[in-house]
Amino acid sequence: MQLHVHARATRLNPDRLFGQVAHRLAVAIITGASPAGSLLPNEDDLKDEISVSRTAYREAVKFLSGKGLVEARPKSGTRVAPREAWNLLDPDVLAWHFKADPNEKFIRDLFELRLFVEPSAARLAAQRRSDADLKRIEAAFRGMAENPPYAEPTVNADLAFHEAIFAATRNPPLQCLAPAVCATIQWSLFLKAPDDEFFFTASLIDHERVLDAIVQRDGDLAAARMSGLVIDSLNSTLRLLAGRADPNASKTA
Amino acid sequence: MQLHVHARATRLNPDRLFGQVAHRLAVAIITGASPAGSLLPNEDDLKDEISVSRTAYREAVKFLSGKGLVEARPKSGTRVAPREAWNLLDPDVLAWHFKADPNEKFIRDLFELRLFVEPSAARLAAQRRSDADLKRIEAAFRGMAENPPYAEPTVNADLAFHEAIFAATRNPPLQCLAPAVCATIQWSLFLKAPDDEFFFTASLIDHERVLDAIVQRDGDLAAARMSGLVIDSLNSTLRLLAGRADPNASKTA
DNA sequence: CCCGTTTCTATCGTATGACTTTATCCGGGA
DNA sequence: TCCCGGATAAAGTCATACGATAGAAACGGG
Repeated sequence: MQLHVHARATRLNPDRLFGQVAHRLAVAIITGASPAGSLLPNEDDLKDEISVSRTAYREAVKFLSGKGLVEARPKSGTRVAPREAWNLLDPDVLAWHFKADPNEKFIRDLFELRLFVEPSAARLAAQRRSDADLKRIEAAFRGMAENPPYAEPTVNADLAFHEAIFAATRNPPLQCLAPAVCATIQWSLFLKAPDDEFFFTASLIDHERVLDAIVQRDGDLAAARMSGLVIDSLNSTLRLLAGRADPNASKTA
Repeated sequence: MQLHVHARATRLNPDRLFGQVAHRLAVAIITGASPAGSLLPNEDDLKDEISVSRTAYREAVKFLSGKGLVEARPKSGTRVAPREAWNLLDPDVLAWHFKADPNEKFIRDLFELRLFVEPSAARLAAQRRSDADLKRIEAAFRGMAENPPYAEPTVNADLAFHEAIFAATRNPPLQCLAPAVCATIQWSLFLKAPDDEFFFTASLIDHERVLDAIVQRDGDLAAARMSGLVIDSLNSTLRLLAGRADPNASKTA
């Protein structure tokens, strides 16, 4: 596990002590080690559990409470919030999910979201892109094509490609979904065997077709092709997930 | 301005001191009173500005930094982050936008997002809803129909209607967009003249048609009708915005 | 005169202890 | 049985001190 996720859009400073505490608590919460409703260690007792001051601990809790992960109340204590309260689209929360086991349902849900959002984003990008936007998207595509499959620069270029498309929509709220999309892509790339060259080539072609539609400023075409890209990626990811979960069942999905 | 937004999904406790500080800072940031890149008051100096302890102030900053609004660094100070770093889909951040002036571009962008997401959500809801989900959606619709137009219970029922549809999708990440949708609806309802009965009736019919499609479990129909609902709402809202911004220009839009 | 290095220092980060406020729990009284 | 009120445990707030970081200025060698 432990994919090296670069700091893209993450707000938590891992160098600082409170940041380490927040990270540690968050991972425990998201993996389910600290189930919803469970009590976090008392602010006074924690001296014995982890040796940090109340100050650092409290700041970590404040950070997490802003994302809906925990809820603190006098006398009751600080409790893990129910999952419905979590802000699952928050970049940090998504990053923390990488530390947990790959949850197939969660990945499916994220792909579903991608499928709803990314084609529309591609349409807007095709309609509204500036020349600078296009340069950025093209540069990202070149980064994908000119680096070895599944190497880190290639992955980063893939993420940059999708992020640049969101940026070209000129719709800030919509752009806030870019981290969710990138997290999904990272998951799927992480799952793939590094020697799966067939998929990589197919994916590259998918990307090139999207880029081409954006160059032509053809919104409908861009949307359709982005749909195809996401579906292809979903299918290959599901195949890998099925293989992982149950190596015998190669027929399913 | 100052619409009374109820606490739906908001993580910040306004009873606590740090919460008030966070709220105050956030509003200053979002309205632009504290522009991006500007320095927040020094943690030592603030004793004179607002009379709170460093502790409370720092916890407020931690809360805001988790949402990308500010960024603190030793020696440099704590700065307002650029808008691209803000998590605009965070329920708190959205709520704070209500304190700022109505920004037409922002509302347009949110409607655009609605238009991409809500029809798909309605489709899923129609396909996956349980009987309990349906009951909840129906109850919300009744709440809209049986209360006076634009009264608070009616508005809440409207929000509940859309939220229940998201809940029925069984897709937690997707559900995290419900607050953004609800915020948009609140804005548009807030803008409407309370005597605009024509629009209210039309909107009610739109909602009923969506509900009907979900009852029938017809996904495509639900998506199409939700599309219609959002577009109707967008058009009437844009008309109102145009009227507000420039009362002479009634032809535009 | 330029540029790298060192030192200085402003600011955030962390630690600690005391006190305040809140809300739950529980027991006593109507 | 119900309501009220005190005891109490936990988070919330405050003040103070010290540590750590990184920007900036001073310094010195080339």
